Amino acid sequence: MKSIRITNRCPIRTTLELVGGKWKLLILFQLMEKPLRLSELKKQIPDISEKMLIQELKTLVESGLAIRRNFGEVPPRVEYSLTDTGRAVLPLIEEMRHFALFYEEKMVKKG
Amino acid sequence: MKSIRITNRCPIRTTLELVGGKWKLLILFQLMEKPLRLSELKKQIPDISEKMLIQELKTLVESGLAIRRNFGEVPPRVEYSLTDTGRAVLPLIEEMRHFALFYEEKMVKKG
DNA sequence: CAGGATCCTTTACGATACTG
DNA sequence: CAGTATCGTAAAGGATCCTG
Repeated sequence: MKSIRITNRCPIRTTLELVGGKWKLLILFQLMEKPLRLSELKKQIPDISEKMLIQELKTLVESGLAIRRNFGEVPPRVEYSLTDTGRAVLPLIEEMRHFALFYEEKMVKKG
Repeated sequence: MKSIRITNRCPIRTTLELVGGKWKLLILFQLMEKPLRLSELKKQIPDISEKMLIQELKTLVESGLAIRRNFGEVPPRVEYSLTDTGRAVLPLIEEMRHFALFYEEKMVKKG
């Protein structure tokens, strides 16, 4: 545990850069089950703006967490899926859920 | 797993609100080992501004993750420690480290 | 349908000076 | 030493219009 040092490039910061922010984890989670088109993602995450969705998808692709597949059809059809590395964030998401539940239970008890 | 729905208050969002951002996880991690004074925290996280450190500590206290203890001495002595709930983020941090290492290994192989 | 371009607001973050 | 107050910048996020 003490092997984490807070330097310019520590594991916490690396992960924050990859999946930090308001949307990336939500997007990755949606793609866990199966590949989705842009319009499908929009429905699953209703309150994201189109701009942010496209922008975040682009960075996820660039950092190697997601894959963009263009079917080259008309009308356009594009599908987003996860790489192995993208799938590797699932345990992190599960841990976040676990923490959230723990937190809420604690806080309900204490008021 | 599919019990996570992307609504206004899903576990991912709850956790992001509690420990999201650039600094909170780094601060919490520093406090895992033992309570620290403000000046000690500043040394451990050299590139955080004083303003952010105090501000983030305040929100961590308000959300029940950290505790502020004022010794009432002169010169001032204040110590920050973790609540049980604050300690509960350790698995999350460990998972982040695990992911970062996995990511870096993958990316080194692929170039 | 997917997404580029533009403009705008809001929030996060930071530097510095000051106080008991 | 532990903060507060103020000011400024940078980044994140969002609304809208436009295009192949």
